[in-house]
Amino acid sequence: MTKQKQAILNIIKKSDGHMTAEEIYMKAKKELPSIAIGTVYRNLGLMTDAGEIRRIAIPNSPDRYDKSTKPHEHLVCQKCGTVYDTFVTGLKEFLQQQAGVEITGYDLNLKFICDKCKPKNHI
Amino acid sequence: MTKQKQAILNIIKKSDGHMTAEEIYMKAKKELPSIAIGTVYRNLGLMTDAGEIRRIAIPNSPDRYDKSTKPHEHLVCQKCGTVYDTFVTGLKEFLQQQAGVEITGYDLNLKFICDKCKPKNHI
DNA sequence: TAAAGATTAAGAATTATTCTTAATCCTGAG
DNA sequence: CTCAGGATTAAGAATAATTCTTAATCTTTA
Repeated sequence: MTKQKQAILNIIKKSDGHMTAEEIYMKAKKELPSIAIGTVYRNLGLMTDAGEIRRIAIPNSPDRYDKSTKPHEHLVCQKCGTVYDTFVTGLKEFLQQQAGVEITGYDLNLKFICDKCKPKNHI
Repeated sequence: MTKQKQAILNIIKKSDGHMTAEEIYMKAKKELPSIAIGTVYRNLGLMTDAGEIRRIAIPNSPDRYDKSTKPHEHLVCQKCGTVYDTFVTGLKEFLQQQAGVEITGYDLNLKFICDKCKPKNHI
């Protein structure tokens, strides 16, 4: 556990949970000005492989890093791109029943429009 | 419909369905040697936005381009990375019931080990 | 039939990620 | 102790993935 890795992990754990590598880098720089973006990517990869954090791939968007590795799903706002957590119970079983092969896991992104982006009714 | 776009679309439609931009570029070059990789990406983006094809994001893997835009799910082999189509019926309804917000769509990647990669029992 | 505007491809530029190498950190023999 | 040898790591270089810019091509219509 180097100070670079510690800083990166702290930033993720204190975050809302779905930062990009670039955002993490910017924050880490305040603490360790000499840290390199490559170090951030390398540690994110290592931590992902080790199961300490989770990587989320979203079309048209850089990968996000999730502070929680508990199984859960994501809501992705189609307007602003913000990622929210959500929990769909019984999904693993539902999917396993229909898949016809043994499922070792899954990634699910639900598309929606978040409240901030929903057009408001002006009186 | 330029000859570049035509070539790209033909390659995708004739493919197994989940090529990377790089793979598409390599094939397109045989037909149009002067085509640029940027042109491939630009047209893939346009076609995706137009709903002619579908973009698939997978962690640790470049985006894939799916020849089918019909709603369906993907099986991703955790060993070789190959992407297969699958159909989970009733999933939209299942998800909508539990999500608590209006779902406009979703991307689901099921993780598994494909037959080619499954360890065989040698006698 | 050719000028004006729209569209597009090529290649340049940028962004995202991985690789290389020199530096740091252990470990244990002397 | 202490320093050589090996393991690990960070920084920065390199590469891969994607987007942007600009000059060229295509349309339209006057």
